Amino acid sequence: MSFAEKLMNWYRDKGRDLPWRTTHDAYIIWLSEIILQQTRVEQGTPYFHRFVDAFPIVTKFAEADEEDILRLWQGLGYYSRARNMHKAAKMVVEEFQGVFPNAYEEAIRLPGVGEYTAAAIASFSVNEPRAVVDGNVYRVLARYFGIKEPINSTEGKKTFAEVAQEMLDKDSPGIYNQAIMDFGALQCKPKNPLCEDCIFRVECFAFRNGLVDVLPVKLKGKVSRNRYFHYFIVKENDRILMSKRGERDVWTNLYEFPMIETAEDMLMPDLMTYTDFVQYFEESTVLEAVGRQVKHILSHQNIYARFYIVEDSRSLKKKKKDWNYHYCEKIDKLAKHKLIFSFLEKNVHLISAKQP
DNA sequence: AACCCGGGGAG
DNA sequence: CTCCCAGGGTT
Repeated sequence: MSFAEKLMNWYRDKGRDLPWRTTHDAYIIWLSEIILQQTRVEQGTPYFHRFVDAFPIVTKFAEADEEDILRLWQGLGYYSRARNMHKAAKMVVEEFQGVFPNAYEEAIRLPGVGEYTAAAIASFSVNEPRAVVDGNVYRVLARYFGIKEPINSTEGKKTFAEVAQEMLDKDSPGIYNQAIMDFGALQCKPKNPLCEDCIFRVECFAFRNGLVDVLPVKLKGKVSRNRYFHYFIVKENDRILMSKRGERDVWTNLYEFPMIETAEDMLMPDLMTYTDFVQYFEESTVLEAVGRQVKHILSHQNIYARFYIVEDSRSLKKKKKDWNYHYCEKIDKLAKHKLIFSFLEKNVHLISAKQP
């Protein structure tokens, strides 16, 4: 029996029953695939249902306000995915007459759709023979064939793409692609793979040569840097001052409390002498520290945040252009009004406890 | 080719 | 802690 046949037999028996597997609608498949980019199935599934309910067809998605889309996306991370989805939906309306493209070469033109996602859309919707190459596929193929090239090197990516395309079952590319990804997720796991009970025990190179926990090889990335954020909760009656983040940094265009960033950790007596602080607040500004320092870990940076309540908004000397007051009778209201920065969500008690 | 973009969970 | 996740875009 061939690799593909064994894989698909395994899948028929042990594959997952996932909500987006019952459709051949390229739009629904696209929705699920963008959500699942670098995102675990368990984390993405509730978002998938929310988006299908809110935007059952692509024209609804295209008509939506970007802020509504981002609010639905809130908490998922990699927010450019949501922005690109909106652009893509509008492109489908304008350039594809509202019919979501199911061919690889057309789908890949959409922003946010790369090689993986285009292959997924084309194979799942109309069985176009395009192999998907995601983290699961890298792992399964690296172990099965003993490929030692780094999966994140340019050469490695090319090699794996070629091998994946060779192994693809050209008669059932959709099922095969689902099968190899499920196999990677459930059986050939990154840590503690279930080798003792594996259909490829006999032929798997890594298993035969004791390289299961060496493969796949991945080049090390940069060490993450530390950043120190100091947030100011400036209240004026029932309103709270919010600030819009800029481009070229994390959380592009999302909202947060007004903030000062320092290169090193800094406590309040010192922070009051800091140039940025002096620029915006009176010397007499009364500040009440709230909670403890919060550590927020991103894949490439560690953010340490402290929060201060500014009791008297008159102590605000001047505002940056992108600092705006927003009504905040309730947190829900604020969320409805503007996007909420994840810190705010996680520290709702910091504000709601102080609400009038 | 290098860098940037999030949040969550497993071990 | 470290690593990984149904990756993609920009420089």
